[in-house]
Amino acid sequence: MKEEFSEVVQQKNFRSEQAKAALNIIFTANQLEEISRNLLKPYDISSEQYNVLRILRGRHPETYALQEVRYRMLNRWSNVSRLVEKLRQKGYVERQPMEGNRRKVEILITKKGLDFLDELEELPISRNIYDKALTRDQAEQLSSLLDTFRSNLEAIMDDQ
Amino acid sequence: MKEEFSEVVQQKNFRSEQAKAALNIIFTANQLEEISRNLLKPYDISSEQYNVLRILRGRHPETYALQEVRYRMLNRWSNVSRLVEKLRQKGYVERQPMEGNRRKVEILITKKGLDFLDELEELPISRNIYDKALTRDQAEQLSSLLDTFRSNLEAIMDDQ
DNA sequence: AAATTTTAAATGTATCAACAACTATTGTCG
DNA sequence: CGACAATAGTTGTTGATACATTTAAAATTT
Repeated sequence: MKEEFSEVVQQKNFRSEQAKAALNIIFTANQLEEISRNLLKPYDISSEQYNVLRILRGRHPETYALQEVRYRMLNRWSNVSRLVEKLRQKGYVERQPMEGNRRKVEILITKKGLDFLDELEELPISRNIYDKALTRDQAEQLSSLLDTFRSNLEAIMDDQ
Repeated sequence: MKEEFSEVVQQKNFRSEQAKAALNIIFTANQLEEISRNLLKPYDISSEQYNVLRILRGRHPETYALQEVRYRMLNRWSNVSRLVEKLRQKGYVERQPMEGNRRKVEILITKKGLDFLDELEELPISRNIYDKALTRDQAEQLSSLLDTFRSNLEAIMDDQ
């Protein structure tokens, strides 16, 4: 059964274009996550784990404290300790107690983790899939609208 | 700790504007879901359950087969049977075997369910929160970009 | 009409998300 | 310094998600 947003929500009579856009964002995000889950499935890694690896690569060869990883995750509620432990078991990251502050733990991506990311990005499908779906201009516009939406929402929530 | 996308992903050096937009969608969707989770928390209902209720209201006073509810849900993998059962236990929906096809089950929102939705929508916060965050034009533009993105992505995935 | 296939829903399960609660360490303030 | 608060991380719990499997009924094929 094909699923298109316009069909899915056709009956809804949205209270406003804004409410419709909000649902559309969630709907689209679900589809994106489904796609990336399917791409990653053969590699035995969840999309959140994949995201954490990319965060750590962004810092390599330096480390992040666990807290800093959490701060950069897409979903700030998922449990960083356990996610990182999964990655450690696979050999993709290392943990080391931080010198000078025994509360903190530093996380570092390993060579194996870096190679793994490279391998994934060599897949032709992951290279082009998004780039063909929007022009560069459209993508910029989209990002900018999302940024506006979030920043205004945040201001509104803070007021309450 | 404040979370802004530009900060969160500053280190990432995206391969393209399109890949960045995709992550931005997921990031924004997570924030939207967090907001609605928080709004709904005092009412002891998850946002997926809330969504299913609104789907059923869109059909009231007619019914949907369970399958049709599933088709309209934002997340097609969540388990409709169990979600609907939760709503039934709260008295918000009724289930009735379908006449003429004993495989199907028809789902109907109750008076209590409708009243509950009304109550939620009376909250000042849920009335305006999205509408103030974007202009109507921006919301339309955003929806249209998301629709384009999804529909192109779908075409690309089908090709593979 | 019997056998087979398809469809609708329910159920089982492993993993993950969304918290709350706890432990251990460090910071701060009288 | 000692008490208390704040911070970093871990652990526990409950419920939801992402499937796979099963059950039952209907549709289709032979």
